[in-house]
Amino acid sequence: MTLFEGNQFEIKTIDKGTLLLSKDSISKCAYKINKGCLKSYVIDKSGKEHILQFAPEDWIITDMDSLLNNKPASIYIEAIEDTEVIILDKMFFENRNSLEKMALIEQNTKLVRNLISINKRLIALLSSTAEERYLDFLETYPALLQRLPLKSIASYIGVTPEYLSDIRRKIVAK
Amino acid sequence: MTLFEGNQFEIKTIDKGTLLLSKDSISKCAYKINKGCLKSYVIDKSGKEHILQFAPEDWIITDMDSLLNNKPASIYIEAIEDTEVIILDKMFFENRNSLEKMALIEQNTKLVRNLISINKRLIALLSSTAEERYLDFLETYPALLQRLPLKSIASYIGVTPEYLSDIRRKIVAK
DNA sequence: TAAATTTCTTAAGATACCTTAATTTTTAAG
DNA sequence: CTTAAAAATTAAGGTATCTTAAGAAATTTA
Repeated sequence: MTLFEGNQFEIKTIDKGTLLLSKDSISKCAYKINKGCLKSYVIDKSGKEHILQFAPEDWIITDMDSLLNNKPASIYIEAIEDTEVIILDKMFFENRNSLEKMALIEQNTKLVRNLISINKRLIALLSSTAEERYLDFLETYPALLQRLPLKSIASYIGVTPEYLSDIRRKIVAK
Repeated sequence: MTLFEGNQFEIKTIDKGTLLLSKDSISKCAYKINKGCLKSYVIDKSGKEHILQFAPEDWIITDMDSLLNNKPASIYIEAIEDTEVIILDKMFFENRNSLEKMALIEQNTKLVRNLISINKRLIALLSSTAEERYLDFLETYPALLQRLPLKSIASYIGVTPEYLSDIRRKIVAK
């Protein structure tokens, strides 16, 4: 248990590889990362994995639509490192009336940050080539290159691992 | 002037085609749509336009990063119909301490809705074909098909108008 | 250290989607 | 109503990215 934004919440340690949320199950909480890294992803018809978000230290990750509206989740959430998280239960988001103003503002700030970040990705996906998105990823998350397998980066920028390999070779050739 | 979430805000009517925010300028406000429709978009290196968001009645649209952090905007915002908006100035988002709890919760809700919506688009862009995205668009925004030129829909789902034409022809042929 | 598993690379052929350009249809302007 | 402008379609050829498959490198497990 720990103090977070004026309330008490459970801390949990998660082994690398553990699945925290499965598609079609109902999300019961959000995770705030203390240490380590989670990822969220979808699996398309052909079985291919597409990463939506990496959540390293201090990020919050969940399926909001599932958590708030009791819908079956559309994503998976999984630990890609041994990870320590704070569990934010549904009430944290739902009973906002009972939250203090400070906590609401904090929540607001995190939502805005999330929105800005996802918006940048959307712009990149619509208007940049795969090579540009890869170079962009390196600039934005230089630390993650060391922590992640390359195929995760490929999945995140929206290409196959094979094609990312090609891209890297062409970059080196320059 | 009108009452909105307990505060007074300016109402404005905007002619179709008016540019409300330009890339590289600093955003001074957000727009809540009363009637009509705005769009936000980027223009890539080759001059092509990519639509990020349609904002019909009751949506809020702005460049959050520019508004909150005084950065040059990365997007354009433009009226695609004659539109009536409520102007939400920077203080509305910035001085959240002075906002009532109800207003904060309202803001939170809109942010979450926005986040859920943009997340769905991201998933679709990463894991669906252009045809699937088009059919999805028709399901999600049946009313917009009548209100928008087809090339705007093409831009939104991330293909050229010519290719969207092909897609439609193939769908009819089935 | 060796074996097994996973990750990364390479290459060839396939496909989704783009570019250009010309034509038709629809909408807006005089 | 006529003309001009914009939107939508069609087609041919091109490019980015994918698929499959195989081998090399790195990491994990025994």
